[in-house]
Amino acid sequence: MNTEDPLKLSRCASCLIRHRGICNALSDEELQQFKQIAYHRTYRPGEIILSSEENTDFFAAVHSGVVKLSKILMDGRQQVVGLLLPPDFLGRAFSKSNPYFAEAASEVELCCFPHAKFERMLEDFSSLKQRLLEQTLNELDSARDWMVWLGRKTAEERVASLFLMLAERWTEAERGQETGAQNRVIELHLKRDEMADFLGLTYETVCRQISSLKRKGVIQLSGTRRFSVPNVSALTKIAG
Amino acid sequence: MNTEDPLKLSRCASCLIRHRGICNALSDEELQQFKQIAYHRTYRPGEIILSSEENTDFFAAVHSGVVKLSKILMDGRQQVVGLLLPPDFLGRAFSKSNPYFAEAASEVELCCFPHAKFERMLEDFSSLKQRLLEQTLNELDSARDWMVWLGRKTAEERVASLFLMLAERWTEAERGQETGAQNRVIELHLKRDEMADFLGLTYETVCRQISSLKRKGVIQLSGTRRFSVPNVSALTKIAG
DNA sequence: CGATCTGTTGACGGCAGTCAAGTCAAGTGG
DNA sequence: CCACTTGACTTGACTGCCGTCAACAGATCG
Repeated sequence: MNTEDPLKLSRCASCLIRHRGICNALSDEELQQFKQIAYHRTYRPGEIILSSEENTDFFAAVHSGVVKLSKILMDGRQQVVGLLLPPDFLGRAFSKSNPYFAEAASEVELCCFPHAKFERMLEDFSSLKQRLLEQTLNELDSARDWMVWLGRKTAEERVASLFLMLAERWTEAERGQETGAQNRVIELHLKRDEMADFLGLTYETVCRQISSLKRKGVIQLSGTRRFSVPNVSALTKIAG
Repeated sequence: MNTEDPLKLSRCASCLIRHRGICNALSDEELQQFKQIAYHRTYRPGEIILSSEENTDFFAAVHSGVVKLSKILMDGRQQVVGLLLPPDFLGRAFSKSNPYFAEAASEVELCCFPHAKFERMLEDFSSLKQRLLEQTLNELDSARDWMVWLGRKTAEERVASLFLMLAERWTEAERGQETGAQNRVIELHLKRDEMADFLGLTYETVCRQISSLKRKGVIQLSGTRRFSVPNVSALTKIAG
C-alpha cells in the first residue's frame, strides 16, 4: 500500500472540481494524503445512493451529475429537500445515520471517502472543517429560501422560481461564455414528478404551470427536458 | 482593561446555558478569554433584533426566550424559517450580511460577541468551530424536516406537528421531572398569526385546526397560549 | 367606558389536488 | 416493418381544502 499509484495522483490534480470543492481547502501535501483514501463510484439515473434506514459508511463529493435528497412520509408522500450539484458534499458528519434518502437524478459520479478516515482528517486539517462549515451554512441558507417557496408561494411562482434558479446556476457555472443568457439552452435534469416533489405540488399542476409560462412566452421548451428563457425579467417578476 | 471584573467572571460560571451552548466547547482558560468580550442584551416581545438589510456587528447565543427568524416577500407575505431557543446561536458566520429578519417572540436575553473578535476566536479554538458546525448541521436537519411539513402536509397535520414539536422540546428540556407528559402545561410563546407564518397557513386556518384538535380531545388549552396533550399517541398519529 | 389587539367562527370562492382520458416517443418482440 | 407495451407528459372536468372577507367575542388598558 506504500507504492504510489500514478493514476490516483494524477486524478486529483486534474479533477474538475478540484478548485471548487472541499479539496480546494487543502495544501498539496494534505491533498496527497487525501487521495490515498479517495475512491470513485458511479450511479445510473434513478439509482439509490443512500436510504435513510441504513447506516452510511462513506462521505462523498459530487463530482458530476445531480443528486436528489428527499424525505418520505409513511403514506408515500415525498418531498425533495436538497439538490446536490458539483462540488457539493454528500453525507452527514458526526452522525452515523443519515436522515435522508439520496437518489441519482442523472448519471452521477461521486468521489468517496471512508467515514472514519474522513472524520479523522477533519480533526487534523482545520481548513477542511472550515470549508465544510461554510458549505453547510450555505446549504442552510438555501434550505430556508426554499421554505419560503413552499410556505408562501403560489404554484406559478414556485415553477418560475425553479426555472430561474436553474438558469442562474447555469450562467454562474459557465460565466465568461459569449452567448447571451437569453438563448442558452438549459438542462432540466428532473422529470415532471421530481419537479413536483421538489416544489410541493402534483406533477399535473407542474405541467399546467409550465404550459402556461410557455403560452405567455416567458420560457421556451426544446423537447421535454431542455428550456431557454427568452424573457428573463418577466420570469423574475413572476417568480416574486 | 486588565482588571478582572468579578461580576463578569461569575456570570459565565453560573450561566444557565453554560453546559449546553457553544461555551461548553471551551476550556476554563478559553472561557476566561471569552467572557472578556461577551456582553448581554435584552429585548421585549416583538422587538426587532436584526433586519435583513443592515449589516450585523455581533453574534449571539440565545440565553433565554424565543427568537423568530423570518423572510419577507415584497408584497408582505412572510415565512418563519427558524425558531431559536436557548442555547441556539444567532448570526451568520463568515458573511457580514444576514439574510434573515430576526425578531424577539418573547422576552429575550442574548449573550453577544463582537463580530470580528468572535471570528478570530473561531480560528483559534477549533473546538468552538466544531461546536458551531454541529449546531449548523442540526439546524439544517430541522430546516429540512420543516420543508416536508410545508410542502406535503395538510393544515391539520402541520398544526399537530407544531404542537408535538413544542411538547417534545419541552419534555427534552425538563426531563427528570416527576409529572407525566400528559398533564404538563406547555407554553406556546407564539401568537396565532406567528404560528401561521411558521406553518405556511393563514391565522384563521390555524384557529380552526386548533379548535378541531380541541374538539377531538387530542389537545387541551388553558387560556390562549398554553396547552397540554392528554392524548400524545393520537397527536402523533395526526401529525403523520 | 370605549379603544385596540387577539382570537373564534361562518360563508363563500378560487387555487391546486384528484381522477381520468389521451398524446407522444421509445422500446420490444413477432 | 408493424402491432403492442410502457413510461413520460399533457389536458380536461370536477372536487375540496384552504384562503378571503366579514362579523363577533374576550381580554387588556388607558
